[in-house]
Amino acid sequence: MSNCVLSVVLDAPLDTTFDYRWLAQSPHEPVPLPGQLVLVPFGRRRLVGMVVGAKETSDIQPDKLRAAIQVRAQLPPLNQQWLALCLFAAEYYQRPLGEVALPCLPKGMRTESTVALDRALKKLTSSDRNAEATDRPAAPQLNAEQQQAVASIISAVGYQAHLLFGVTGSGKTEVYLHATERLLQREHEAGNPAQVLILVPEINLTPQLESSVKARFPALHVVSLHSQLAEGERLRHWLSAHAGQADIVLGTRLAVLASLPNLKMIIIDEEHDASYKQQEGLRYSARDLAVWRAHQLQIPVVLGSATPSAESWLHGASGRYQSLRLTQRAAAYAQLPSVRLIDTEVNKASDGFSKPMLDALRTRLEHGEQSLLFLNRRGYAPVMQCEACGWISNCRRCTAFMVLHKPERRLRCHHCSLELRIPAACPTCGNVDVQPLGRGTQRVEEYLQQSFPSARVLRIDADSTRRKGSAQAAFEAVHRGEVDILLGTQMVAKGHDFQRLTLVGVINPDTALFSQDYRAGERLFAQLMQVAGRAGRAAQTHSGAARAEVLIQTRYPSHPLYRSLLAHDYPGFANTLLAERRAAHLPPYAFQALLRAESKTLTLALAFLAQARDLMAHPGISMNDPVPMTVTKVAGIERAQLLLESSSRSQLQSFLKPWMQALRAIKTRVSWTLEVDPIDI
DNA sequence: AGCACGCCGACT
DNA sequence: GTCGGCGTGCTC
Repeated sequence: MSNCVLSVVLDAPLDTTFDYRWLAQSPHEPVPLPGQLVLVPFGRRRLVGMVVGAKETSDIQPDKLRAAIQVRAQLPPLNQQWLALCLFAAEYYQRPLGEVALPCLPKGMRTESTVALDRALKKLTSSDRNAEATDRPAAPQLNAEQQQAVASIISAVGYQAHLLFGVTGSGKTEVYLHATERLLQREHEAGNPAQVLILVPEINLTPQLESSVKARFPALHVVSLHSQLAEGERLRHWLSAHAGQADIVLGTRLAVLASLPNLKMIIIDEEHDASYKQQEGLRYSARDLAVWRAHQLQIPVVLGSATPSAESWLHGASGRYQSLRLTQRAAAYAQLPSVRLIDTEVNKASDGFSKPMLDALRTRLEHGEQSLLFLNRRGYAPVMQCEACGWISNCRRCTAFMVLHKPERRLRCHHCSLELRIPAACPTCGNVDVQPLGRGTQRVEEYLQQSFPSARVLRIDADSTRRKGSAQAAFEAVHRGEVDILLGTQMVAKGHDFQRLTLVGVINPDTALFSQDYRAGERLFAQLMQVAGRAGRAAQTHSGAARAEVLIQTRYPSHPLYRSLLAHDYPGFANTLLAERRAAHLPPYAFQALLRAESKTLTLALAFLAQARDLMAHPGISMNDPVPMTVTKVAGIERAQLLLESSSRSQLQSFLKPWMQALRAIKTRVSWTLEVDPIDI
């Protein structure tokens, strides 16, 4: 069969394979295998597709059948397990296989030119793959809990998910590193090639992990995979994983779809983190795919968190995941910070600050200690208002306010990026007294500079760190002690330990308590826990406090979330959360899918969703009414959604497939997408 | 998704 | 008279 027909998948929103004639160049040229890349003509374009099968004849009319141009034989085919992973993701998330399998390959593999690919392959084979084994840092001694966790992970046979629950500073990273070392060593001794995949939420926020992995395994090949790598580097790293050369792959969510032929263990750090959810294109959960992949390969997977997701907590409680706890802070010096609530009903806040908060800041300044203030709202003020006529700064293209950015002297819409100059007078009534309403990080920064003129105040948020590398530089300045008060959005909540930091202040967390989003509480708890963990683990304070202190301003000090936080009682919080979710038939006790529709008019979008709802019988599936999205209009496009729920994942899945087919057949001008397991609704 | 073809408004 | 708006149709 030297001449045959190849079935090829392409990166196009068409749920079919495409057939191409293939003619052997020589009698001995083998037929391309599934998983091989091939350049094919497609309409007027040439695309790189992936072979999924070969057959003798095609059902396509012979005059329509075209010939494949070139098989990328220099690249080893993607293996069966990898294809099966893509196929699972495609089916589960209701997307064509080609739309899953091809976008997760680096760009240089999908271009018509093979220059970048060939160059990367050449570098790969010529590079000295193992560095000289140098002196490794003396790995820290594990405490009993850590040892037990490592032993459990290593001794499991076949597939096992482990939920590693431990507060910041309890030494989860050491457990990851020891488990990795033991596993690689064991496989090496048995003569088996082995790879470990370590997933992290955002690589630039966890630079320590990358350097500590590299430092701990100097003789091994450690590569990173994330979207911010330069293209050539990403290609090389990907190929090194694909070739089995990389022993450890450290990456963000996209790394879960990397080709890892010798994968023997997966670790997911901060498994609750929302950035594991891809929010465009194929909207997958890297955490869920990692667990699936571990099960497919019959290998261990470790999910680590100080505040596990409701899903994982449930699995831990039911025994589906093995529960591993780290209750002690690993280092003797490290104590949990004390958390104190400031009741703003009693201690009224002006300019965002209550007296106890200001006093605490002042004390730290007097003792030369650092403070961190957390406010999850960037800009100067979320909205401007005319007090004379009531005009507010609505975005003309979105159902949202234009946010005041004072340093830039602009009103900016955070949804469509529309920018306007700050109006000198009210656009409706001409009143010159247009006021900022509410408070963002810029306004708090201004206030701090006025109130503490001698203090060095640094703001870190998406606006202050636009330039590449500027976030890194800002954090380094804090570490060097060049900052007295660090102020920021959630950007400051992750990753960094600030040794000289003895105060963490949370300015206004209450909005999340009464959010429409049922996950807001879970996220707030995780966020507060995380930001609290920034406080000096070395914390030799001179400011009178025996240890680092976390102050939270709230009007609802008796709210259960805060009570649990004060007691450092995540289990209590999580168990209450699960009870509420169960009663309300919400995830993880229910499985959801969301159909989103976009159109120039809301009526059209809603009508499409109503049509979709009534398209076919749906036993076991409850369909809500189509509703406009919270932010209904973005950049002039109206958006609505239809939520589907079922108590059975498989029932939902078996409904979605035929439903999607029927939806695709509808001739409509509405553009729509389906999301399985949505996280914000 | 691209990329074409195909019919109606303001301009070098 | 054209350049260009985006509606709709196709891709083995």
